[in-house]
Formats: sequence, C-alpha cells, structure tokens
Amino acid sequence: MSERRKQYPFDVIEPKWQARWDEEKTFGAPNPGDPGFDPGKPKYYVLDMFPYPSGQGLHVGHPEGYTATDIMARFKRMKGFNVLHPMGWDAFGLPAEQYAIKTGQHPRVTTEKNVERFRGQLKRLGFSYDWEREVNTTDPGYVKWTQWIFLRLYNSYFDEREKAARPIRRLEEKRRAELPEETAEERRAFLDSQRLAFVSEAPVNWCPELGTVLSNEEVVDGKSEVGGFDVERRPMRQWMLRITAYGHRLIDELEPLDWPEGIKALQRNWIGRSEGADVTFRVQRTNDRITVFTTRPDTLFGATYMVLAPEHPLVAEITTPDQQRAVDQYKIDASNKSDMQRTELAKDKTGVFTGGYAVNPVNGEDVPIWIADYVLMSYGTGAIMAVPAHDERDFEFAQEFNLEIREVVHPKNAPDRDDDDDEPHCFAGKGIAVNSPLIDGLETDEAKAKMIDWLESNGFGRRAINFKLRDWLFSRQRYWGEPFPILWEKGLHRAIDENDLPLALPEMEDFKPTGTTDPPLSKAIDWVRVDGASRETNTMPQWAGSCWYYLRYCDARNSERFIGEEAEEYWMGAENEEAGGVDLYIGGTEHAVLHLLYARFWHKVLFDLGYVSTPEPFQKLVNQGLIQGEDGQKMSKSRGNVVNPDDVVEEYGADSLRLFEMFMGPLEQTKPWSTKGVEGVFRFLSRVWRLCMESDQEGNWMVSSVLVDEDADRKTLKVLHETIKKVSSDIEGLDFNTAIAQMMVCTNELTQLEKRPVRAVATLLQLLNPFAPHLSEELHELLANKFPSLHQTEIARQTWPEYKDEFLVVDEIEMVVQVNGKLRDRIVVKKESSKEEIERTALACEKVQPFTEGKTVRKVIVVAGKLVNIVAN
RNA sequence: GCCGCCAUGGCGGAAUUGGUAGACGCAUCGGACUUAAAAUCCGAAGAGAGCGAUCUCGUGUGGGUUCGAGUCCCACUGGCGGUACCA
Repeated sequence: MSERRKQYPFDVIEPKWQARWDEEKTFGAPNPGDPGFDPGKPKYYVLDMFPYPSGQGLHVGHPEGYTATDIMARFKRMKGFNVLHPMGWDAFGLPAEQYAIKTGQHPRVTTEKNVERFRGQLKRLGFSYDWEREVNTTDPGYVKWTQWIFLRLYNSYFDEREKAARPIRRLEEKRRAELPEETAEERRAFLDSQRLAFVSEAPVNWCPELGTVLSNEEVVDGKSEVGGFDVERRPMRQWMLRITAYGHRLIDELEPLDWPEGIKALQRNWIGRSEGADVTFRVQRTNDRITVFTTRPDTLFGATYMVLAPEHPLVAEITTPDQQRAVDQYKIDASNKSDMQRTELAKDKTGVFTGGYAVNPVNGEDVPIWIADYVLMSYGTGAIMAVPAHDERDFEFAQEFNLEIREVVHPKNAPDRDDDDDEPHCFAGKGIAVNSPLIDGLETDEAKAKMIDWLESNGFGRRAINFKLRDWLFSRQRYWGEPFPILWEKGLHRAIDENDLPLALPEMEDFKPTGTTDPPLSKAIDWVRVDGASRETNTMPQWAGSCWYYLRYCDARNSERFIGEEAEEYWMGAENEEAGGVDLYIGGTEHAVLHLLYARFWHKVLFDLGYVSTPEPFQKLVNQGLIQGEDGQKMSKSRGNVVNPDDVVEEYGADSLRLFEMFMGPLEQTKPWSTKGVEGVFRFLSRVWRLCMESDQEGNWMVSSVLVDEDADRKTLKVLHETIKKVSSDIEGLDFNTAIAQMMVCTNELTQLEKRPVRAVATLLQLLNPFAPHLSEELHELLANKFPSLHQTEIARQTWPEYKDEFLVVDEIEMVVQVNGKLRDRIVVKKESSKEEIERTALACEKVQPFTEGKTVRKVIVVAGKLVNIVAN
C-alpha cells in the first residue's frame, strides 16, 4: 500500500535536506555587526505566533500559518532581503501546570519534552527558521527580561499631558517641588497609586476550580476560557497593569495598521471608547453630588429619574428610612447573583426606589433616585441619568415601574404618528431636540455640543470619554509562571535589585493550588522570606512572555539587554517610507483581544520610555482560516475528525502537506480538510519529479533523457514567464492557491514537450522552491550535476527569477465578439490591428449576422485585447 | 440587538480597474497501456433542448445603474465568527 504511494522518494530526500539546512545553518540571519552581515540588504521580518507546546503536538492548523510565512521568508531571501524568520515557545501556562499536577511530574520536565517534540515536528516540515534565535519564555535568560520589563512598568507612570509613560522618578521630583510639606508616607502612597503596575484591592474574577484569578479577557460567558469552569467575583489584592491609560492610543494608532478590518473592529469594540459628558446632579436636602456619564447630554431634559448601581457608595446616604429594608434586601439579592445569572435575567428589569431625589441641573426638577442591577458599578461612574424616551433599557425600566417617559428628541422626517401616539415608544436615534428650552430645534450633534458648553460654563459637568476597557489583572495564583520581582515589607512593596534578576521559581515538590486564595509559592517558605521582607507569591499570567518575544528574536542571545539597540533599530526600525516593526505577522484570530492588545500595550510603554523605535509592533497582520475536519465540522477528538500532520507527512511527505494546505483555498478562509486533495497535490509533485526523472528496468531513478540543454520555444517561454509573473505577484499577495494552480499549468505544459528545455525546468523548480523546498532542491541538484549550464548552488541561495515582458506578448490575439453583451463568436486579430479593422472583422463574422440582421448597429465597443461588443436594435 | 465576514458546478475553489463565468484540483465517465488490476498517460464534462452546427438558461432572492454585472448601488434571505444591560 505505502509502496504504491511512494511515486517519488520523499522519505529519503526530505530528511537529507533538513539535515543539510541544519548543519550548514542555511537560514541563519546575521545581525548588524555579525560576520556576513550585508548593510546594503533591506530587512524583512516575518513572524509566526509562537505555539504553546501542548502535550498533543502539532495539529494541522499550525502548519497552515507556518507554511505561509515560510513561503514568504524563502521568497524574500531569494529576492535579496535579509530575512528574520524565527520560532520559539510560549511555554508557561495553565495546561502544563495542570498536567504536572495530574502526573506529579515537574512542569519544567513536561515542558521540555513537549518543546522537543514540537521542534522535531516543525523541522520535519522543512521550515526555514533561524534556529539560533529560538526562544523559550520559561528559560531563566528570558524570564530575566520579562521581569525587567515588568519593573519598567512598575517604575513608570502615565503622564496625562504628554499622553505617554514616563519614569516615576520624574513624578516624584515634581511632587516634592509642588507639595514640600507632604510626608514621605503620603508621597509614597500617591506614587504607588500612579504606577503602571500597581496593586489594587478590587472585585476580580476568581475561578475556584483553577484556583486562580483570571483577566476579563480570559472569562467567556461567565466561565473560564481554559476548562470552562465557573468564575465568581470576589475582592482580592491583585497586581494590575494600567492599560486603560492607553485606551486612546490603542484605538487611534490602530487605524493605519495593515490588519484585517474584523480584528481592528474587535479591538475597537473591546476598548469601547464612547464620547459624551459627565453631569453632576445635586442630591436633594444633602450636600451629596452624583456624577453620571452620558453619551446623550442632549437628552438631559428627558431625564426623569436616576439609577445607581447597588454597590454605589452613596446608596446608604440617599436611602430614606422607610425604603431602607427594601434597598438592603435588593443589595443582598444583587450580590448573590453570579454574572451568569445577571446576564440571563437581562430581559427583566428589577430595581428599588431609594426614597431620595436629585435635582436635574437643566430644569431644577426633582427626579427620583433608584437602584438597579442593570447599572454596573464597573462602567462610567456607576450611576446614570435615565432617559426612558430615548434609551431602550431606561424605557423598559420605566414601563416596569411606571416612571415618566418624556420625549425630548423627535425623529427627523418621521411621519406624524398621531394614530398610535398614546402608545409609549422609545427612540434611541438622532433627531431634533424638543421640549428642551436650551436646545430646542437643534439636531442631535449640535444639541450635544451646546449642552456640554452650557454644563461646563455653569459648573454642572464637562466633556468626558469613557472606555469599556478595564485595567489588566496581571497576577495569578499559580506556580508555573514568572515570579514578580517584588518584595513586601510592612505592607509596602518595592522592586528587587535589577542585578538580582532573574528571580527564579523555587524548586518545589508540591506546587498544587493551596485550596485557598494563597498562591502555591506561599508554601515555599525559605524562598518567600528575605531578611525582614517577604517575596510576592503571585506569578505573572501566560501573556507576559508573549508580550515581547518578537523583540527578543531580534537579539535572542544578548545577555546585557533585552534587545540590543542596533538590532532593534535594524529589525524593528522604520526605514524610509516603511512604517517599521514586524513586516508580516500571521496567526489565529483567537488572539484578537488578548495577546495582540497586550503586546501593543507593552510595546507602547517601551516606546515611550525610549527602548524601541516604533509605536506599533506589528505592521501587517493576517489571520489564517480555521481548517475543519473532512466532514466540514470543527476538528475535535469527540467528533473523531482530527487529522494528525505526522500521519500525512509519513504517507505523502512534508512537501505534500505544505502544498496541500496552501492549495486548499484562500489563506484567511475557513476550509475543510480533504484527503483526496492531499493525494491531488501529491500527484502534482510526482509529476514534477517525473518531469525531471525516469526509471530504468530495475526501477532506479535517473535524470530524464528527454531533458535537453536547448532554448525553449516561444510558446513554452510564454507559459514559463506567465508563471514567473503570476507566482511572484501571488506570493506577495499571499494568494498561494492560485500560484500553485499556475505552476500546475506550467508543469503540464512542460510535460507534454517531447524535448524538455532544462533551463525552463530549473526555473520552474525555483518558483516551486518556497512551497516544496525539499523536492525542488533535490531535483535541482540532480539536474545541476548533469547540466553544467545550470546554477551550481542550491536554490535557497539563488536569486528569484524575473519575467520578461517580451515573452508574454503574442502576435495574434483572440478576441471575443458579443452582440448586445452576449457572446456570439471569437476572432483572431493581429496584435497591432487598429480599432477600425477589428470592428470590421467583428461585424463581418458569420455567426454575428443572424443577430444583427434587420437591426441597426448603434455602437461598437472595442476593449483592447479582450472583446468587441456590438450594440444593435 | 449590534459589529465583522461569507454565499459561484457533485465538491474545494478561479475570474486585473465592471469585459470570454467555472482556471487549477478532487470526484465522475470514456480511451490507451496491462493477462488483469494499481500506477501512469490522453480525452469528456454547469444545466436543459437537439443527430448536429447551434440555441436557451445560469454566480443565494428581488430591483436598479451600464453597451456589458459574480464584480457597482438599493432592499432582502441564509450561514459563519465576535459581542452583548457599556449609559
């Protein structure tokens, strides 16, 4: 069975070339200053999202993106670029730790084993990585710099005026000058509250099953993204990163990036910027003030009540004695509801009147203050002004509790709907302000602006922008992560000395969760105690390592800096018109709001502090599409439709796997696996083999006797140069499927020749090389041995072929003749024929006559080289 | 609900700025080679009508713009992904 399939000896040639690439370091990329570095070469940085080395090994989704980047890397090298194409391991994380707990093996051991396996699998696929730059996020030499970057965050604050991170020392000096009478403790507390990495006591997502807290991004539908366990809110002391300070820039600087629109939208949506105003309401009979955020200040005259979140600090003070019991009960009920329940019950609005009233600043009216859990403490100010006529949620609530609904915006061009005027309705769109003395008759946008001006000049509010984005919860109660380089003493934290980095994890026998909120590291008593202080026992989340690995690749062995200045400038810097950063980044869409947002944030901090030279890390991003099982369903063990890449390589070879994954369809599209499809590309590669090779009686392969060292005829040259042109531009555009189709056409053409011109064949092998590197190198070597006129170096070190226009043009062109847009005939005309000649020929066509007979020819349209359309009626 | 993506033969998919719909591959059918099969090579093929040359219809649905629409515009339908009380 398997004998039958080996139509060419891929099982011999693939290991041969992989070994040679390894030994000769064929794909090593020199850094500035390295031997062999050519400053004249432009750089090209093509990056894969590095894998988490799971116990399962590679699945077929990995090679899809990896093959795409590998084709680009090999192509750009031959095009004369110095190409950075690295690989590494995102090796901290929950699965490794959970597996370790189950088996009792240390996560370092299992991680090493998994990395070993992944590396072997990738090498078997012939990817042209520079393995000298391999990184592993769990290596002490890597952890050192992750911790070092954390300390940069810790030692920085966000300067609101400059809209950038600055060293905290600067803030300290400023503070000292401005408030000399402040005590050291007060100043310290202030500075600690300003750091980009800070400690906060706040409700967090605690997952009892995993024994850790999770970031908002790691919680999906109230369940943990890993494992799908219940997540509850509980207040805990945690490290946070001030990503919210970068909300503006994370949105604005996203715009010019060459990213899929969908991913940009996802990030924009996640960051969730809304513009509006903060408005302050005075609480009746007290000195209390309630500030609300609204995107519709133009509807203030329609604000007929207010709602506070049940957790709002002013609730206790506002509540009147006779409403006390009801309010207390509601607060208890609300706190007992899980996030899941709160969203499930989203349809039915609940709430309780506090008994208190506030004064609407625009008209002095008293409005009742309610509490309701549809108002979230975590967004805006935790309080809203309710405008039931123009907000769906307020409308529902007002209907439920019979609160006044007052129209203050009238739809433009709306018909007078006096027929159902008694029916209360809600209109949330833009229109014309009515019943609003200050702004009557104005359109919504104008009304908003005027209202904000009025609020500002009367001291009732100001322009404001709000974000959905929350600060990034950065600590985890796990063992297998980077320890924080932080010491605690008398309730205060401080950084450890940078010379003591990396701070390694303690060796522990028992790294299980403690069953409480104490992290496992708290059990390493000797490690925790340092003189009079104790170490932070939380660890960093998995995302920490992946926030900067693309920088480390540029200078992976540097022990003095996280990245050398010269290396950073060369690989990440902006050159000429280019925007700089990673030139092409390919990976799955699942990281749209996690890794890709976090990495941008870190990069911006490093940029502000002067460590990197561009504000954005990834210039061009492409998401490879999901590969489904043969049945069109998502691949999963339970469906039994999982394809193992090792099996495919075993049966058809790595070149076939690579080629098939690129031939399936457009890179970014979801598409189903097809075993028959693999056989198809395998047959194609076998045809290429037989284009060059033939077997004798004994079945030994030898260079084909029909290959000749002669010039190709014009027809062959035309196909060949069309192929050079199409393959080149298709690779640039990542249209690999059509590039392969064109190479198939070219191969079929060459196969049919009785004498095959060997230089044309060698050119085809060059074009095929990025896709099927083993086969093409082997055939080229065999041909080069026989034909001295061919390049004697391997293809990887050759220059990419250029097409010549002179071979593309033909003397005679076939043109289509249409009558009224319908195809009726074809004509062959000389290349240099005039419009008039073509028209005459077309009109004279026999097959055209029946369709023009009895009609008047109104117009004849000639599209050069394409068609003639006769308009007749 | 909102946001993004998609819809073309039996199947995966091709079609520059609007200009020959179905490239290439799979599956299918026919032929060559073979004692036979596999492999390989050659050929056919969107659907319908016809002996035929040919004709009619065809890119989710309905309209529109145009000499000409898979492509552009309007209104729908169906599917995939994300997100959801964000004021």
